[in-house]
Amino acid sequence: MAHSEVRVRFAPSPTGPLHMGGVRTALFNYLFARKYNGTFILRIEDTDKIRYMPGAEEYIINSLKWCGLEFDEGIEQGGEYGPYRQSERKELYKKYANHLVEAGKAYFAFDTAEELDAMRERLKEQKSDIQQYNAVTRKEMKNSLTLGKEKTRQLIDEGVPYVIRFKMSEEQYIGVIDRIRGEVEVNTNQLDDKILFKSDGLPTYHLANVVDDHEMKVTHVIRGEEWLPSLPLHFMLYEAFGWKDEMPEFAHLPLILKPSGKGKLSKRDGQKHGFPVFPMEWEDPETNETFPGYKESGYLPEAFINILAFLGWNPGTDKELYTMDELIEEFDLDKVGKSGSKFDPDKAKWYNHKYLMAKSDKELAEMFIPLLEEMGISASVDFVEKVCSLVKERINFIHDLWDQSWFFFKAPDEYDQKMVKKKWKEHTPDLLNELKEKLQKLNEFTPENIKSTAKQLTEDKDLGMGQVMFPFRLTLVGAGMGPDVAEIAVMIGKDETVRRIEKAVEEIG
RNA sequence: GGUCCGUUCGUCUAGGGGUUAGGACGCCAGGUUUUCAUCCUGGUAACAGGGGUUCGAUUCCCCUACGGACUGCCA
Repeated sequence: MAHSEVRVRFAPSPTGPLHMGGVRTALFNYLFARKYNGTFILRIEDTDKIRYMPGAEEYIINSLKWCGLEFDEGIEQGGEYGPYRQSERKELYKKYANHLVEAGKAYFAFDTAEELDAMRERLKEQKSDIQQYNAVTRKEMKNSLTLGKEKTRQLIDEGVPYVIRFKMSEEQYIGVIDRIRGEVEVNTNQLDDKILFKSDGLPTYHLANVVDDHEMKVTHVIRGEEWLPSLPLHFMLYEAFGWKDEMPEFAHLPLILKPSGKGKLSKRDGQKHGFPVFPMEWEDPETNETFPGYKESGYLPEAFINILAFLGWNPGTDKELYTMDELIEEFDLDKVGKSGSKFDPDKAKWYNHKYLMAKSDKELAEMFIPLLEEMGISASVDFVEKVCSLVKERINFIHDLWDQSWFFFKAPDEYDQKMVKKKWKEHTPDLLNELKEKLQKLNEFTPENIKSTAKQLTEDKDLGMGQVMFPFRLTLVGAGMGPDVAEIAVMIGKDETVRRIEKAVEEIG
């Protein structure tokens, strides 16, 4: 990059929580910026006053922080090209919009919502393919082109609300380049006279976006595929402003689709398929509805990032586990796929499992202890670490730690009836009592000693190991699950082991 | 409806004019484990359809089908 330093931006709209698709867009921008030693910018596109949601901006920032995506410039870190909130740049857009009007590339329009509806309705009845405000229809509408300069001036002075629309050219074929899809050609007749500047004094996305990307010297626009249809418009805007030569490169990312059925991933798919769609838990301030997040669901941020990275991108190798640094190293816009990908919750689970396995017992314990404390259980760090080492390979999420190890902290309240039926024979109580007595006599309560005790007992009686080990497990765990029984016994201690045998013998009989 | 984008195992995908079309998740089977899980081994399973171009097409082109996005004074 000899002449231009890479500058990319993530530009969310604070109209609600950011979902995983948005996080992925941010991630790809981040990866691209880091890979080329560029600048990663956060710009808040808060030009929609109606849909603005308090708390959304903060949520977006916190979520990205949890993911480890740090910005170089933006509302928090500042920078040379601020302010980074579009609502604070109002005057700039107004200036540029007027500039376009003066140059004859845009015009004022006074049509009301009703008039607009009527026009669309009329076109629909005429079975017109195009039901838009465009080169043809603008001639019949209420705007500065039909009204003339004086009348327009008068209406504006009277305070009649107006918008500024882009004067789209007619019958012009334009080719726009998308880094991922190649060249896309469109005829401008298909395009409409988009509103650039709203009657509330704020710009629409199209204007604000082009102006800011230019002002902020953005070199690459990496955004979701939903923007592809408006790329020609943006292209025309760059041209109208005379910025065509400095126009950024565009890359439109394929969408993330629902796991089943059709359509792109949405807010409620999580509940339906049992996985979060948001990075962090989100409580809707209007409905008080709570949506689960990856963080609270026990996902590790590095796993979440890995999952996201592989949705629509692939390094072309067999390797699937990548750290952030490795992703930065390998990331390439040219390896981003063209088609949308359905999200697979099972694979996400697998990723998290892999990352959990890679954690040390100490790290796992650090995550587990707060959960235990919440339940009012206190245990030494050493003990929890040991527990983690024993059960780690059977967990997919942090909270699975509890499901897989609760019996280290308390005796079972009930016994799995299936297991009882299958393994609890008539002679079992006697056998367990005998085992109990032998265990009590053990000087060193170690797994080896416990095992050899059980072995001896079964050999004496000419029974299989299972005859004593299954019921023994049942007394300690209450079910046919968990790590090595002898290990469990040692962890809970001789006294507790004895107590649990007694309790089970009494309760099962 | 219109415009645009897309289409390789169920899913994420690699590949690419001549391949036994590769990997991963899931699923199934076997092994390890005195249990469950992990783990190991093996298996199942795909180039949407039709036309071209070509000696040869899953790969290139066209059409169709299907899917998606957009079509707002939302972003």
